[in-house]
Amino acid sequence: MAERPTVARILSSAEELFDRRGFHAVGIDEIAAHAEVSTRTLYKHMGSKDGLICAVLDHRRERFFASLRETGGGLDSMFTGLADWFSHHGAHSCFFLRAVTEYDGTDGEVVATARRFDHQLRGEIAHHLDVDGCDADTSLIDQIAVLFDGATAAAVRMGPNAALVAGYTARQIVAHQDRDHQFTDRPPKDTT
Amino acid sequence: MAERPTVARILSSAEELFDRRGFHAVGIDEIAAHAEVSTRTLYKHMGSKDGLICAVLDHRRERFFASLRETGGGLDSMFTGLADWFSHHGAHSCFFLRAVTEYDGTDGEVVATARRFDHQLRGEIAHHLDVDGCDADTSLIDQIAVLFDGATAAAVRMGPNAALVAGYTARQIVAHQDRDHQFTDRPPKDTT
DNA sequence: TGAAAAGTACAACGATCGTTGTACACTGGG
DNA sequence: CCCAGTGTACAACGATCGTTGTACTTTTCA
Repeated sequence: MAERPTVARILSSAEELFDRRGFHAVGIDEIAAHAEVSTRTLYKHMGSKDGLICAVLDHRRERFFASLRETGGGLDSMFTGLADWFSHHGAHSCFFLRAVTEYDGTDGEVVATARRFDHQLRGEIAHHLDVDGCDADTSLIDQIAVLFDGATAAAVRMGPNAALVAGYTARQIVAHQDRDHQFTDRPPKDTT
Repeated sequence: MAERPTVARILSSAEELFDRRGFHAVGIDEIAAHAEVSTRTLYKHMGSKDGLICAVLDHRRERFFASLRETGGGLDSMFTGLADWFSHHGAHSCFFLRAVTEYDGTDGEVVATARRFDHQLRGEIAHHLDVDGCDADTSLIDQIAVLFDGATAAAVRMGPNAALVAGYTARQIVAHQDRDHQFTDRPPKDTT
């Protein structure tokens, strides 16, 4: 583990500490010590703390979505993959949502980098719905997105099982979606 | 507004700033300035930053659940009440979840105070289900809790409408819960 | 072999953090 | 009137923050 490339060690150390305790609560010195790297080396690679955070965000985003895909595709595998992710990495609520809220109102690039996750998530949900043969209209994607975020947040309170609960609920929604015309009200449209 | 009691001004100012940018990102001086109070006065009332945070957590928790109840009770009013809350206070992901993650691993009282929200939330969901005449078994509460957390998190990405999407989904779940015996798998049990 | 690249040790910068001491001004009720 | 309570102004404490300069050692590879 000690002979892993320097940048990889910095990124994974920073990701772990940021994920566990938050971006403002973790200092550069602690990250460097955890990565067994001098502060000077860290700055030569990352430029600044904001640069480090952006690099960590990009790195995690790619790893995360790749991890969700490698189980085969489809809603079921997406939510079981999410449960697996929580089992291996712990559940500390959405990494990207926390970056957005911690840096909300600032003019740096952190918020913009974190927001890229949002758009990609909806695309990923559409992909998994497509694998299942469902037509992914906006309302259904909204519902699955709420369940996805719900799993991520609720896992902090009830563990990885939250993802399985969300997956089960998603299955119910999809199975009943065509006979729900008995509902007088339609799913709320996202107007934002 | 300037003649409101000192403690009330401190609490609401701290809550607003903490909610918008996070606990570690906001300093005592900024809170005191926003509340138009000297730092010394703030410390006389709150003792420490941790004390202030705990007071804010308790204050918000009571206000939040009271706000969800005053619309009448039942699942529908709970989720529309949540949407109203987001419209008035903004959506920055769950205040209490963020307190837990930002202070995870520390030995202070912040985490314990924030965790009180979790238990109360499940009780509140059970209450609202009861008003609707549903028997609130653990699995159903799990599902509603995931939808509730999902609304809170997704509202950061898609606005207050996330709560209405979650409410609509909850209605579907409840409406179909008795004819879902066709499902070979049962809702996952929360074993944590 | 030798030069460039990569990493380290260490001290220090100004800024800000949470927190406290001290001395003083205002307010109400006995 | 005077006391007790409440709040203020202001300076300062040590600690930590993000960041950088300098000088040195190690690794890489042509």
